[in-house]
Amino acid sequence: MPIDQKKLTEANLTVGYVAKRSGVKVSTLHFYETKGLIRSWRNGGNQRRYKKDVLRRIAVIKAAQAMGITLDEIKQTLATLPDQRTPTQKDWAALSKQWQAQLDERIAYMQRLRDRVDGCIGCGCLSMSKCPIYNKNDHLGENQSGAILLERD
Amino acid sequence: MPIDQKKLTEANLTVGYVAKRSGVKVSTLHFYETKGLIRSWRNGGNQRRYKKDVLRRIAVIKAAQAMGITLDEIKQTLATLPDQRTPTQKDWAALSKQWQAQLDERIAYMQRLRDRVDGCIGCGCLSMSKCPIYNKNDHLGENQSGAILLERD
DNA sequence: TTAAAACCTCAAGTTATATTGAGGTCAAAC
DNA sequence: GTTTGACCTCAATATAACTTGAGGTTTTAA
Repeated sequence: MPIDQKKLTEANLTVGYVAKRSGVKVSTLHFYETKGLIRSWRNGGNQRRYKKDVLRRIAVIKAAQAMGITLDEIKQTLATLPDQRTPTQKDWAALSKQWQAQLDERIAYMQRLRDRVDGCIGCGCLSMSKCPIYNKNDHLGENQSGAILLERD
Repeated sequence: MPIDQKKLTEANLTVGYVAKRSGVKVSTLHFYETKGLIRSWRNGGNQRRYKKDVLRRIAVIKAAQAMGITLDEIKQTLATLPDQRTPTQKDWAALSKQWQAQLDERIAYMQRLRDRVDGCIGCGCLSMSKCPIYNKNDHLGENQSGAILLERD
């Protein structure tokens, strides 16, 4: 089998190429690999080679990060992709569905935050009973402090 | 002047009290002070004392953080509060107005993200031309990588 | 008055998400 | 064949936002 043929069928992408195409640095690809977010194999000279679908994985990682999802969570969700075969469009759609709900929740949270922010910060009382910021049943994880009660000052 | 009187008029809050009332740790109050987010004075024994409005400052800091605003940005906005007098309700309302716009922007961004996430991740092309995630004129600062173009895989 | 609780400072540690650099190897172009 | 750019590993550094701990002082309450 000629070399060209081999290249065509296996799509060995170098780390530099993947970096350029995906817009992340080579060091980030190394980092993602140590974190188990992407995979590569090595050529004869110990250099990384990637399948084309790594580009979509990276796109998905970046999209999920923009949604506020941590790399650990992203890793867990990516783990639901098929291990043996290249993911299909359906596989990716299933992923996006998982995140859609989180995104909806986050948007709803931000909207509650917006609707109340004047009432909470701008008003004279700062009573937190109705406020999404300080209601411990209504936060998004960043704020574990629970309810905070403030009196007039 | 009796001591009680002094306490009543000056509202010397101890760091422990402020911590308990605001729901943050004493170490966090120290930290915020080194960062210039809150202020205190010292009593005879070098212990911190606070005015009551520190409680609102902390509430505001926490609210802003929940909106995704960094401490540096919060510091800048808090710096627009009056320096000499205790901030009034109007002062606080002006603050919240500054953040309202940022919050609106962030919500709009998340909504665009949601509206496109299926199209971007779930679809077969991953062409990024219409996608808010990869459009460098439409991000929120976390993602400096600029436009990323991906082809079919 | 004395013991416990609260406070002080300053340095180091923590987590997440990477980036940078040193020292060395591999591959591609001339 | 040699030079140059791409790649390798591993350790250190960076940033944000805190937390922890050691060693010592002050306040409070019995």
